[in-house]
Amino acid sequence: MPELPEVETVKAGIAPVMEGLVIARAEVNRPDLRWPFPERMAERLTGQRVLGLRRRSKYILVDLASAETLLIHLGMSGRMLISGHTVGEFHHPHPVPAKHDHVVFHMENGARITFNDARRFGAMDLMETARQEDHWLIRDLGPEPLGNAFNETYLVERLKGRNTPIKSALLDQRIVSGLGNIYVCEVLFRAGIHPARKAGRISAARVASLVPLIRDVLSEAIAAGGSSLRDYRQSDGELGYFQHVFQVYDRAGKPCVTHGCDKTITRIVQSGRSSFFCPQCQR
DNA sequence: CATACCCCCTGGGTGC
DNA sequence: TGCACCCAGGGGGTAT
Repeated sequence: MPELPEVETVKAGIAPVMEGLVIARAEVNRPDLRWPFPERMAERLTGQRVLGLRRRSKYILVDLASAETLLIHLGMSGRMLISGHTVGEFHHPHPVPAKHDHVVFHMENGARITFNDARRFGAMDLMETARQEDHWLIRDLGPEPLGNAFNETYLVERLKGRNTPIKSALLDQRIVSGLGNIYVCEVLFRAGIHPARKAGRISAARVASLVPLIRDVLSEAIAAGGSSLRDYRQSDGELGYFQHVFQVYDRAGKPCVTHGCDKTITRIVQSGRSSFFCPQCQR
Protein backbone atom coordinates (compact mmCIF):
# COMPACT_ATOMS: atom_id res chain seq x y z
CA MET A 1 0.00 0.00 0.00
CA PRO A 2 2.35 2.71 1.06
CA GLU A 3 4.01 4.70 -1.65
CA LEU A 4 4.63 8.42 -1.33
CA PRO A 5 0.97 9.50 -1.50
CA GLU A 6 -0.12 6.97 1.10
CA VAL A 7 2.70 7.96 3.43
CA GLU A 8 1.79 11.61 2.96
CA THR A 9 -1.82 10.76 3.76
CA VAL A 10 -0.89 8.79 6.86
CA LYS A 11 1.35 11.62 8.02
CA ALA A 12 -1.45 14.12 7.58
CA GLY A 13 -3.83 11.81 9.38
CA ILE A 14 -1.74 11.32 12.50
CA ALA A 15 -0.52 14.93 12.67
CA PRO A 16 -3.62 16.23 14.52
CA VAL A 17 -3.18 13.67 17.30
CA MET A 18 0.60 13.98 17.57
CA GLU A 19 1.86 17.45 16.75
CA GLY A 20 2.37 19.60 19.81
CA LEU A 21 1.39 16.78 22.15
CA VAL A 22 3.41 14.72 24.58
CA ILE A 23 3.80 10.99 24.12
CA ALA A 24 2.62 9.93 27.58
CA ARG A 25 3.79 6.40 26.94
CA ALA A 26 5.34 4.49 24.09
CA GLU A 27 4.28 0.85 24.14
CA VAL A 28 6.80 -1.32 22.33
CA ASN A 29 5.60 -4.89 22.02
CA ARG A 30 8.54 -6.55 20.33
CA PRO A 31 12.26 -5.91 19.91
CA ASP A 32 12.29 -5.29 16.19
CA LEU A 33 10.53 -4.92 12.89
CA ARG A 34 12.74 -5.33 9.86
CA TRP A 35 15.69 -4.32 12.03
CA PRO A 36 16.11 -4.17 15.79
CA PHE A 37 14.63 -1.08 17.37
CA PRO A 38 17.19 1.42 18.66
CA GLU A 39 18.44 1.12 22.22
CA ARG A 40 15.86 2.03 24.85
CA MET A 41 13.38 3.20 22.23
CA ALA A 42 10.38 3.19 24.54
CA GLU A 43 12.19 5.27 27.14
CA ARG A 44 13.49 7.74 24.58
CA LEU A 45 9.96 8.29 23.26
CA THR A 46 8.05 8.33 26.51
CA GLY A 47 7.49 11.82 27.87
CA GLN A 48 8.66 13.52 24.68
CA ARG A 49 6.70 16.33 23.12
CA VAL A 50 6.21 15.98 19.37
CA LEU A 51 7.41 19.18 17.73
CA GLY A 52 6.31 18.28 14.23
CA LEU A 53 5.86 15.64 11.56
CA ARG A 54 7.56 15.57 8.22
CA ARG A 55 7.82 13.18 5.30
CA ARG A 56 10.94 12.30 3.32
CA SER A 57 10.34 9.84 0.51
CA LYS A 58 8.36 7.01 2.11
CA TYR A 59 9.58 7.82 5.61
CA ILE A 60 7.62 9.65 8.28
CA LEU A 61 9.90 11.75 10.49
CA VAL A 62 8.71 12.69 13.96
CA ASP A 63 10.72 15.52 15.53
CA LEU A 64 10.88 15.33 19.31
CA ALA A 65 11.69 17.93 21.95
CA SER A 66 14.72 15.84 22.91
CA ALA A 67 16.38 16.88 19.63
CA GLU A 68 15.89 13.35 18.38
CA THR A 69 13.82 12.35 15.36
CA LEU A 70 11.83 9.15 15.11
CA LEU A 71 11.95 7.58 11.66
CA ILE A 72 9.02 5.40 10.67
CA HIS A 73 8.74 3.27 7.56
CA LEU A 74 5.54 1.38 6.79
CA GLY A 75 7.11 -1.29 4.61
CA MET A 76 4.53 -3.23 2.63
CA SER A 77 1.85 -3.78 5.22
CA GLY A 78 2.43 -1.11 7.87
CA ARG A 79 -0.71 0.68 9.13
CA MET A 80 -1.38 3.51 11.50
CA LEU A 81 -4.64 3.33 13.42
CA ILE A 82 -5.88 6.33 15.33
CA SER A 83 -8.28 5.93 18.25
CA GLY A 84 -9.44 7.74 21.33
CA HIS A 85 -9.91 11.01 19.48
CA THR A 86 -13.05 12.95 18.62
CA VAL A 87 -13.96 14.28 15.21
CA GLY A 88 -17.00 16.51 15.26
CA GLU A 89 -19.40 14.66 17.50
CA PHE A 90 -17.98 11.26 16.79
CA HIS A 91 -15.64 9.69 19.30
CA HIS A 92 -13.44 6.86 18.11
CA PRO A 93 -13.18 4.21 20.81
CA HIS A 94 -9.97 2.31 21.34
CA PRO A 95 -10.04 -1.03 19.50
CA VAL A 96 -9.24 -4.31 21.17
CA PRO A 97 -5.54 -5.07 20.79
CA ALA A 98 -4.96 -6.82 17.50
CA LYS A 99 -2.38 -9.20 16.19
CA HIS A 100 0.67 -7.34 14.88
CA ASP A 101 0.09 -4.20 16.94
CA HIS A 102 3.82 -3.70 17.44
CA VAL A 103 4.10 -0.13 18.71
CA VAL A 104 1.42 2.03 20.33
CA PHE A 105 1.83 5.74 21.05
CA HIS A 106 -0.35 6.75 23.98
CA MET A 107 -0.75 10.51 23.75
CA GLU A 108 -1.34 12.83 26.68
CA ASN A 109 -4.86 13.67 25.45
CA GLY A 110 -5.97 10.03 25.40
CA ALA A 111 -5.50 9.44 21.70
CA ARG A 112 -3.58 6.42 20.53
CA ILE A 113 -1.66 5.81 17.36
CA THR A 114 -1.16 2.10 16.77
CA PHE A 115 1.47 0.84 14.35
CA ASN A 116 0.31 -2.50 12.98
CA ASP A 117 2.45 -4.38 10.49
CA ALA A 118 1.75 -8.02 9.66
CA ARG A 119 4.75 -8.60 7.46
CA ARG A 120 7.18 -6.57 9.54
CA PHE A 121 8.95 -5.06 6.56
CA GLY A 122 8.46 -1.74 8.30
CA ALA A 123 11.05 -0.01 10.43
CA MET A 124 11.57 2.48 13.21
CA ASP A 125 14.74 4.20 14.28
CA LEU A 126 15.84 7.19 16.31
CA MET A 127 18.47 9.70 15.27
CA GLU A 128 19.74 13.10 16.22
CA THR A 129 17.54 15.58 14.42
CA ALA A 130 20.59 17.63 13.46
CA ARG A 131 22.15 14.63 11.73
CA GLN A 132 19.10 13.25 9.99
CA GLU A 133 20.57 13.78 6.55
CA ASP A 134 23.38 11.41 7.49
CA HIS A 135 21.08 8.57 8.46
CA TRP A 136 21.90 5.50 6.43
CA LEU A 137 18.32 5.15 5.18
CA ILE A 138 18.09 8.81 4.20
CA ARG A 139 21.46 9.84 2.86
CA ASP A 140 21.31 8.14 -0.54
CA LEU A 141 17.74 9.08 -1.41
CA GLY A 142 17.17 10.98 -4.62
CA PRO A 143 15.14 14.17 -4.82
CA GLU A 144 11.50 14.43 -3.83
CA PRO A 145 9.40 14.04 -6.98
CA LEU A 146 7.20 16.96 -5.96
CA GLY A 147 10.15 19.21 -5.18
CA ASN A 148 12.08 21.65 -7.36
CA ALA A 149 15.24 19.55 -7.49
CA PHE A 150 13.34 16.96 -9.48
CA ASN A 151 13.00 18.43 -12.94
CA GLU A 152 13.41 17.57 -16.61
CA THR A 153 17.10 18.44 -16.75
CA TYR A 154 17.85 16.30 -13.72
CA LEU A 155 15.96 13.24 -14.88
CA VAL A 156 17.35 13.32 -18.41
CA GLU A 157 20.85 13.54 -16.97
CA ARG A 158 20.30 10.74 -14.45
CA LEU A 159 18.89 8.32 -17.02
CA LYS A 160 21.49 9.03 -19.66
CA GLY A 161 23.40 5.88 -20.56
CA ARG A 162 21.47 3.69 -18.16
CA ASN A 163 21.05 0.17 -19.43
CA THR A 164 18.36 -0.72 -16.90
CA PRO A 165 14.65 -0.88 -17.78
CA ILE A 166 12.83 2.39 -17.20
CA LYS A 167 10.57 0.54 -14.75
CA SER A 168 13.54 -0.34 -12.56
CA ALA A 169 15.06 3.11 -12.88
CA LEU A 170 11.93 4.84 -11.63
CA LEU A 171 11.69 2.39 -8.74
CA ASP A 172 15.30 3.19 -7.79
CA GLN A 173 14.93 5.50 -4.78
CA ARG A 174 18.38 6.99 -5.45
CA ILE A 175 17.14 8.45 -8.73
CA VAL A 176 13.80 9.73 -7.49
CA SER A 177 12.43 8.91 -4.08
CA GLY A 178 8.88 7.96 -3.24
CA LEU A 179 7.60 6.12 -6.29
CA GLY A 180 6.58 2.48 -5.89
CA ASN A 181 5.28 -0.27 -8.09
CA ILE A 182 1.76 1.05 -8.59
CA TYR A 183 2.56 4.61 -9.51
CA VAL A 184 5.46 3.69 -11.75
CA CYS A 185 3.09 1.48 -13.74
CA GLU A 186 0.54 4.28 -13.93
CA VAL A 187 3.12 6.88 -14.92
CA LEU A 188 4.54 4.73 -17.71
CA PHE A 189 1.06 4.14 -19.07
CA ARG A 190 0.35 7.85 -19.17
CA ALA A 191 3.70 8.45 -20.83
CA GLY A 192 3.15 5.69 -23.39
CA ILE A 193 6.48 4.09 -22.50
CA HIS A 194 6.95 0.33 -22.34
CA PRO A 195 8.24 -0.67 -18.88
CA ALA A 196 11.00 -2.85 -20.34
CA ARG A 197 12.45 -0.09 -22.48
CA LYS A 198 16.05 0.70 -21.54
CA ALA A 199 16.14 3.97 -19.66
CA GLY A 200 19.13 5.30 -21.59
CA ARG A 201 17.48 4.67 -24.94
CA ILE A 202 14.43 6.84 -24.45
CA SER A 203 14.54 10.23 -26.13
CA ALA A 204 15.21 13.22 -23.91
CA ALA A 205 11.81 14.64 -24.81
CA ARG A 206 10.01 11.53 -23.65
CA VAL A 207 12.06 11.30 -20.46
CA ALA A 208 11.24 14.94 -19.81
CA SER A 209 7.56 14.20 -20.29
CA LEU A 210 7.75 11.83 -17.32
CA VAL A 211 8.40 14.65 -14.87
CA PRO A 212 5.02 16.39 -15.00
CA LEU A 213 3.26 13.01 -15.29
CA ILE A 214 4.94 11.79 -12.11
CA ARG A 215 3.88 14.99 -10.36
CA ASP A 216 0.31 14.61 -11.64
CA VAL A 217 -0.09 11.00 -10.62
CA LEU A 218 1.28 11.58 -7.14
CA SER A 219 -0.66 14.80 -6.60
CA GLU A 220 -3.91 13.19 -7.68
CA ALA A 221 -3.33 10.28 -5.32
CA ILE A 222 -2.56 12.60 -2.42
CA ALA A 223 -5.70 14.57 -3.17
CA ALA A 224 -7.74 11.36 -3.21
CA GLY A 225 -6.25 10.29 0.11
CA GLY A 226 -6.91 13.63 1.65
CA SER A 227 -10.54 13.54 0.65
CA SER A 228 -11.01 10.09 2.15
CA LEU A 229 -9.48 11.30 5.40
CA ARG A 230 -12.01 14.06 5.82
CA ASP A 231 -14.74 11.69 6.82
CA TYR A 232 -13.60 9.82 9.90
CA ARG A 233 -17.12 8.53 10.49
CA GLN A 234 -16.88 6.28 7.49
CA SER A 235 -13.46 5.07 8.39
CA ASP A 236 -12.38 3.03 11.35
CA GLY A 237 -9.47 5.32 11.96
CA GLU A 238 -7.24 3.28 9.76
CA LEU A 239 -5.32 5.41 7.34
CA GLY A 240 -4.12 4.80 3.85
CA TYR A 241 -7.04 2.70 2.75
CA PHE A 242 -8.46 4.83 -0.02
CA GLN A 243 -9.04 3.11 -3.31
CA HIS A 244 -7.81 4.63 -6.49
CA VAL A 245 -9.00 3.82 -9.93
CA PHE A 246 -5.89 2.51 -11.58
CA GLN A 247 -5.59 2.50 -15.33
CA VAL A 248 -3.20 -0.45 -15.58
CA TYR A 249 -2.10 -1.63 -12.13
CA ASP A 250 -3.60 -5.02 -11.26
CA ARG A 251 -5.70 -4.93 -14.43
CA ALA A 252 -4.09 -7.82 -16.31
CA GLY A 253 -6.48 -9.22 -18.92
CA LYS A 254 -8.82 -6.26 -18.68
CA PRO A 255 -9.38 -3.84 -21.55
CA CYS A 256 -7.09 -0.87 -22.07
CA VAL A 257 -8.87 2.34 -21.10
CA THR A 258 -7.52 4.28 -24.05
CA HIS A 259 -10.34 5.34 -26.36
CA GLY A 260 -10.12 3.36 -29.56
CA CYS A 261 -7.63 0.80 -28.19
CA ASP A 262 -8.96 -2.75 -28.19
CA LYS A 263 -5.98 -4.41 -26.52
CA THR A 264 -5.87 -5.86 -23.02
CA ILE A 265 -3.53 -5.00 -20.19
CA THR A 266 -0.53 -7.31 -19.96
CA ARG A 267 1.41 -8.39 -16.89
CA ILE A 268 5.11 -9.13 -17.01
CA VAL A 269 7.61 -9.69 -14.21
CA GLN A 270 10.61 -7.40 -13.95
CA SER A 271 13.19 -8.00 -11.23
CA GLY A 272 10.66 -10.05 -9.37
CA ARG A 273 7.86 -7.52 -9.44
CA SER A 274 4.78 -7.23 -11.60
CA SER A 275 4.56 -4.63 -14.33
CA PHE A 276 1.23 -3.89 -15.97
CA PHE A 277 1.02 -2.13 -19.31
CA CYS A 278 -0.83 -1.87 -22.60
CA PRO A 279 1.22 -3.46 -25.39
CA GLN A 280 -0.46 -1.19 -27.91
CA CYS A 281 -0.24 2.16 -26.15
CA GLN A 282 3.18 1.70 -24.55
CA ARG A 283 6.24 1.39 -26.75
C1' DC B 1 29.97 1.47 -10.58
C1' DA B 2 25.77 -1.01 -12.66
C1' DT B 3 22.78 -4.81 -12.77
C1' DA B 4 20.25 -9.24 -11.33
C1' DC B 5 18.63 -12.11 -7.82
C1' DC B 6 17.39 -13.49 -3.26
C1' DC B 7 15.53 -12.65 0.88
C1' DC B 8 13.01 -10.86 5.01
C1' DC B 9 7.48 -12.06 6.76
C1' DT B 10 2.41 -12.96 7.11
C1' DG B 11 -1.91 -13.35 5.01
C1' DG B 12 -5.37 -13.38 1.31
C1' DG B 13 -7.02 -15.52 -2.80
C1' DT B 14 -7.50 -19.52 -5.82
C1' DG B 15 -7.69 -24.11 -7.49
C1' DC B 16 -8.01 -28.93 -6.34
C1' DT C 1 -12.37 -27.54 5.53
C1' DG C 2 -7.75 -28.47 4.20
C1' DC C 3 -3.81 -27.83 1.59
C1' DA C 4 -0.56 -26.30 -1.82
C1' DC C 5 0.68 -22.65 -4.36
C1' DC C 6 1.03 -17.85 -5.96
C1' DC C 7 0.94 -13.16 -5.02
C1' DA C 8 1.44 -8.66 -2.40
C1' DG C 9 1.98 -1.33 -2.38
C1' DG C 10 9.57 -2.18 -0.06
C1' DG C 11 14.15 -2.30 -0.21
C1' DG C 12 18.74 -4.00 1.76
C1' DG C 13 22.45 -7.34 0.80
C1' DT C 14 25.21 -10.00 -2.04
C1' DA C 15 27.00 -11.95 -6.20
C1' DT C 16 28.35 -11.11 -10.82
